Amino acid sequence: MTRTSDLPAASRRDHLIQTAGRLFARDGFHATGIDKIILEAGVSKKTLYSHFRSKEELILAVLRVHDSAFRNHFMHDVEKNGRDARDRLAGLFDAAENWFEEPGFYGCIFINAVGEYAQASPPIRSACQDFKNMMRAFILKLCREAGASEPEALADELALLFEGATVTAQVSGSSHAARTAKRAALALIGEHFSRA
Amino acid sequence: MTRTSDLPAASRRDHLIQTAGRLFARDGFHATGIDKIILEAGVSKKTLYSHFRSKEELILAVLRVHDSAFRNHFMHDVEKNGRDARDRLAGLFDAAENWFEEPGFYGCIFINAVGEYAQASPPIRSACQDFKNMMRAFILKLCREAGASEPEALADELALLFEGATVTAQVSGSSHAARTAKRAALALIGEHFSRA
DNA sequence: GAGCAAGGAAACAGATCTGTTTCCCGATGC
DNA sequence: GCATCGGGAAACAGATCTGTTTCCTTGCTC
Repeated sequence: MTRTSDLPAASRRDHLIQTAGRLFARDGFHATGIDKIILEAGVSKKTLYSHFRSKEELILAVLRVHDSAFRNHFMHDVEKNGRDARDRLAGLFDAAENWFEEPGFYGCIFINAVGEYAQASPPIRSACQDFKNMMRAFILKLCREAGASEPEALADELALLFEGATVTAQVSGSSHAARTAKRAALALIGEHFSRA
Repeated sequence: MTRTSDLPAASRRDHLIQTAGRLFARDGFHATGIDKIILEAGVSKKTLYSHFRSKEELILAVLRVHDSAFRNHFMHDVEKNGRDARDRLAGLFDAAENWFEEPGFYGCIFINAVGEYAQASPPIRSACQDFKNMMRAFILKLCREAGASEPEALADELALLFEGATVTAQVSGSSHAARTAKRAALALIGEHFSRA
């Protein structure tokens, strides 16, 4: 008996999602076959299809987990650091830098998913839009807490910088874009407070 | 005899690249099979493989054409509009808005290509990095012409805004991000000149 | 120990993938 | 008229894709 089969079903499900997510992020969705996932996860095809009705459902589960992980880790990191709300706003980009430097960083999996499934799978596309809306809402909340003069406008601008830094880090393979984004963000934040 | 076969070989090659590019952008690279491309282009598989040794070579040709098109159309649009160099800098984002509103806009094909081939195909990855470097060089040239106090820093920041707007437009399906990016760009540009 | 349920291994089905090859038609040059 | 050649249609090869099914082993419960 293998070690993985000792785990309870819920853990096995999580393990599959984690393995699939890593392969999807690294190699892409279409390029990652079911066979590769089960080989890497050490489970049988039967087990995978007992947890997920289709590959699309597995992808959606992966996206949901990434969504939660962002809520639980990234947002938490941002909120626990920084003395005041304005520091936390700029801290977005410190957290981004840490994210870019993680070994398994291959860009934003939601952006990659949109590239492969925007037309083919409306549910996947929706999941990606929902994630981006959540990010924007989080940044907006920070802007409000910081007392920005036009929180919506500032949030949109910072969200663009965040997206741009993520994509640039992915393509270039360097986390340097995070520092550039932070510098630009500080300038934009300054503008939104000097008017007050 | 079909109409396409009346065209000279060079035209047929271009036609294939254009058709493939449209399908790659809309549906993704792995999801677009050779059969779909030749059906849409109205040529036989033999013809396709007489022009391109493999699908990867076709993808690289598509990326090269997009690279050229950006040079010839996008850059030209930016440079012909705007009275002075500073206007042209902001005009980047007007051109972006026009781009986002084109019917066939499905995001930056280079970003999508990186998502699918970053690990699998170093040549494709390089082509995408080259494109981003060209964009950055173009923005830097505009910054220098405008007389920015720190042209490199400003170029990096504007490039991030440009990437972020492109991705946001792709995911949201709206060109609104271009206006947000322009607003942020004007603020950043202002900072880089007030110091002078 | 008997029955039961979970899950691994692998065959299988049917579709699709990239890339090659064969055959044939039609246009063009001489 | 005839030879040549480009190219379309389609078969083909071999691999891979998603998803199903079968068989068998193993551990648990009673």
